[in-house]
Amino acid sequence: MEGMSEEKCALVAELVRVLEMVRQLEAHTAGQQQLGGAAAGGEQRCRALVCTMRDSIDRALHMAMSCCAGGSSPAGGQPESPPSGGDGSPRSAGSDQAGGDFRGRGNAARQCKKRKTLPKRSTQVRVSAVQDVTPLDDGLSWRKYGQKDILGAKYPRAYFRCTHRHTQSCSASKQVQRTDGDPLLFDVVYHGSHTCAQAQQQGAAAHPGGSTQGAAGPVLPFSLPSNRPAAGADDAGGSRLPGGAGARGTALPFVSPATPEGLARDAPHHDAELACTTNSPPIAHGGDGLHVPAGRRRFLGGPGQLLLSTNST
DNA sequence: CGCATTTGACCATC
DNA sequence: GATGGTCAAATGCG
Repeated sequence: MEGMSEEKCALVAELVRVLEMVRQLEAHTAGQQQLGGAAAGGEQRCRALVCTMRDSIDRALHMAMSCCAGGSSPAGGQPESPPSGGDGSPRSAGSDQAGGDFRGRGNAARQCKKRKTLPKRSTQVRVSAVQDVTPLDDGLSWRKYGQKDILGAKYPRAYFRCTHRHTQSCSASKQVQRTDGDPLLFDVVYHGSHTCAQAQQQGAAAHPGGSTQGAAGPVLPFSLPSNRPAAGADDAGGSRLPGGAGARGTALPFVSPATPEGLARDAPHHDAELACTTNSPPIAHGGDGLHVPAGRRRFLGGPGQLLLSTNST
């Protein structure tokens, strides 16, 4: 623990730098918003800042990970942290298919167990508005595979995994959850790392023109109440209609704390709901960010202020 | 028509 | 015993 002081100092320094840059970026974006968003020069500057931020954050994360692996308190304060940061081998798609009769139910648990061996990174992303998910977009393909209410948490936790998980054995996954304290603050926990080709591209050079299907779209990690306040009465319950997408407007798994009237109030039915396809890590890349899934869901949220805060305690 | 999202249920771990 | 995490089926939208 004592040996960590140096690392901690470096980590703090990095984080401070990031915060500073973020502040600048924030000021810029704010200015752009006021001006109307027609500032090419500012955009370039922002991009450069984002680039540097990414670098710094990456280093900070590496340090944090080292600390975590060393036995120090986990970066995100998560109660459970993997003892070893060993990158678990990407589960072979064929291994679990052995039986082919388990419907995957039994496998689910196994996945869970395996996932814990993957390196974990936790970060927090703040959005400017409840529907603003720009900072959550990293250009990578994330597919939501579940959402669950967490005991003690006001908001549900969304589970994402790489879209190319099966095709490219990308074991990256992440959990996104709103902090009960700040509705605008998202707690993002990454498990594993992207090994898919898209991630490589993102890492090498930010390519905004991602045309890959389901490439990336800034979407909220949670399904917001599209409308129909009727079913709002019982949420925990069991009056949910079986049959996924169909029950969209019926169940209210996640009620935005801010309850932006303009958002869910009389929204027709396509504005209020913020589906989830991809979110993004705080590690902004050099790209512009806004990728829209080939032809998938619509998303809300325009470019807004972005504030990054990394867990330091 | 295809793909992504949503929800319920199941299983493992603590 | 309780909670968290993941999968599969169904449905809707582009």
